[in-house]
Amino acid sequence: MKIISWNVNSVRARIENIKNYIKDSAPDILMLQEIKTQDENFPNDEFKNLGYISYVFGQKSYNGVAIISKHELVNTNNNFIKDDLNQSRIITAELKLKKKIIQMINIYVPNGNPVDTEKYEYKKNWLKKFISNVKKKIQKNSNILIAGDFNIIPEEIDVHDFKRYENDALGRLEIRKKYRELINLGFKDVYRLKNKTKQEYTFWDYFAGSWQKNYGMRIDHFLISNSLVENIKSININKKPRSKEKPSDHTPIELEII
DNA sequence: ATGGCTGAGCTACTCAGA
Repeated sequence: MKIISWNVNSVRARIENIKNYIKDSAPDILMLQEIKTQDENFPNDEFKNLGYISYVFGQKSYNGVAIISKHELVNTNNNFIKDDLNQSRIITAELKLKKKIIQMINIYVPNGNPVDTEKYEYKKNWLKKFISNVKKKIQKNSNILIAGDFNIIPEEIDVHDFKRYENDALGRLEIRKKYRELINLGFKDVYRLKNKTKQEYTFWDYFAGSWQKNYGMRIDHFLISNSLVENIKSININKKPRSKEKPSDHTPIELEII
């Protein structure tokens, strides 16, 4: 079972890239972020033609998340947290894997810059509520998979130049502590679990040849509850889509579970 | 290098991203 997470930076601007990616990689489930469109303009038919069902929580212009699946998912929901600004940032669904029911949570965490503004407060409050609700959820179902664009650089190794980000909303200790707090509820950062010292990124700025110079950061993550660690087969950051024409600034992260 | 691209909405320019 191949599950991928990808911030596509507009599903409509990126539809050809996404279709090519699906044909190459044949995922079972895609968790998309920043689809930047409302539900009625989501390209359902494009995915349907490739054999996928779309579950969408859209928003005009900004944000928006979706889960695209080869197989029908149950209990899809857009209300995992109450968002202070009513932004579309979480979609959840349940997945059956053998005898386990896995709660899948697809998130697009607020960016939070600039710091010392209401945007940063929004990110902090958002994360606080998210952690609180995950804590409640894990008591009911211990099998949880959280994927998405966390907008958090977990450790110094996860960015090309940490100095530039240590007071940024993505790299601040206060925010990285929230990530640890979440993990301490009983999760593993799957990429870091399988790659103890490897330095790879999931995002590269569009500016000034960041991609060519590999000035990137690892901010897209798969967290898996400890009860599911035995089901991990592989984790991979697929850099190919970032090298294509008209790319998203993020590249997909791919998890295989058995 | 705190914005030098990119996308949406709209149709000139702002807002947002990280």
